[in-house]
Amino acid sequence: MFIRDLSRATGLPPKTIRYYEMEGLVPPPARAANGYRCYSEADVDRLRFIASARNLGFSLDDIAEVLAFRDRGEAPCLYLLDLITKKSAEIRQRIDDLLRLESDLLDLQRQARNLPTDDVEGKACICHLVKIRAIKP
Amino acid sequence: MFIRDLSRATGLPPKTIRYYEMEGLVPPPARAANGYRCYSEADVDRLRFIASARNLGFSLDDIAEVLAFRDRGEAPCLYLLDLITKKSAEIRQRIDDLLRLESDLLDLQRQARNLPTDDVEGKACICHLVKIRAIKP
DNA sequence: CTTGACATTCCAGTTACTGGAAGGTGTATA
DNA sequence: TATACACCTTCCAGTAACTGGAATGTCAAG
Repeated sequence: MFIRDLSRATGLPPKTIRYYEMEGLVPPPARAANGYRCYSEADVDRLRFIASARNLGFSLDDIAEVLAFRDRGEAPCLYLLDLITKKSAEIRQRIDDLLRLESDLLDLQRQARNLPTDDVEGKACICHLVKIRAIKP
Repeated sequence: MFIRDLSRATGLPPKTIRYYEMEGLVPPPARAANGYRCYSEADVDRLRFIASARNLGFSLDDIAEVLAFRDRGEAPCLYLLDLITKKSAEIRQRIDDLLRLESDLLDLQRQARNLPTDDVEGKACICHLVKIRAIKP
C-alpha cells in the first residue's frame, strides 16, 4: 500500500502523513525498491486513531503520549479517559468564551444600525464603539 | 509616555506593541534622546481599538484593513460592519462545531465507563472507541 | 514518446505573538 | 561610589500543525 492508498483510507493528505512520520507519530515504513513508502493495515489503524483524536481536538503531543503507552505495551485507557475529561472542560470553556464573543458582536451590530456610516473620527461611529468597548475576555 | 505607560494604558505587553509597530499597525513613534519610544494619547486610542478588535476575534490583517481606511481619511464603518457580520457567522459556526465536539467527548466518556481499562489492543478499550469513531467534522 | 498521476526530498511560509540574549539607561538606596 | 533594580533597545529563535512549491524521479497508458 503506497502513501496515496493510505491517504485515501484515512482521509489524511500524503503531506500530513509524512509530517506525522517526521514528528515520530508513525514509524518510518518499509520502502519499495523505488523508494516509495509501503504501508500495512496497522498503519491505517494508527492513522485513523490519530485523525479521530485530532478531530476531537487533541494536540499531536497529547496523541503522541497515548501512542507511546500503547507502544510500550501498556493500556493507555485511564490516561486517555483523563485527557478526554480535561479536554471536555477545555472545550466547554472555549464555547462559553465564543458565546460571549457572539453576543458582543451582535450587540455591536444592533447599536451600529442606529449610527451614521461616514464619521471617521467622531464619537458617532462604529469604530468608536469598538474602540471604547470594555475589554472583557 | 514611554512604552510601559502605553502598555499599562492598553493592557498590551510592550513586546506586543513593538510587534504591532513592526507589522505596520501602529506608526513608528517619536524617540526620546536615549532612544526610548515616546507615545501620545492618539496611540492609546489606536492600540485600544486594536486590542478590542482582537478580543472580538479579528485577525491583525482585518484590523490593518480597517485602520488603513481611517488613515486614508475614509470612514471604515460600512466595511467594519460587514466584517463584524461575517465574523459573527464564523463564530456561530465555530460554536456549533465545538458543541458537536463536546457531545462526542461526553458520549465517549459515558461509553468508556462500562469498559475495562487494561485492554491494550482489543476491542473493549477506549482507544478502540476513538479509533473506530466516525470522522465527522 | 509524451502525458499524467504518482512518488521523493528539502525549504519556506503561515498566525500572533513570546522568550531570551546582550547590552544601554535612569533612579533609589547602602 | 557602588550597586541593585526596573526599565529600555535590538535581534534571533521558537511555537502548532501543517501547507505550498521547487526540483527531480517513477510508472502505466495512449
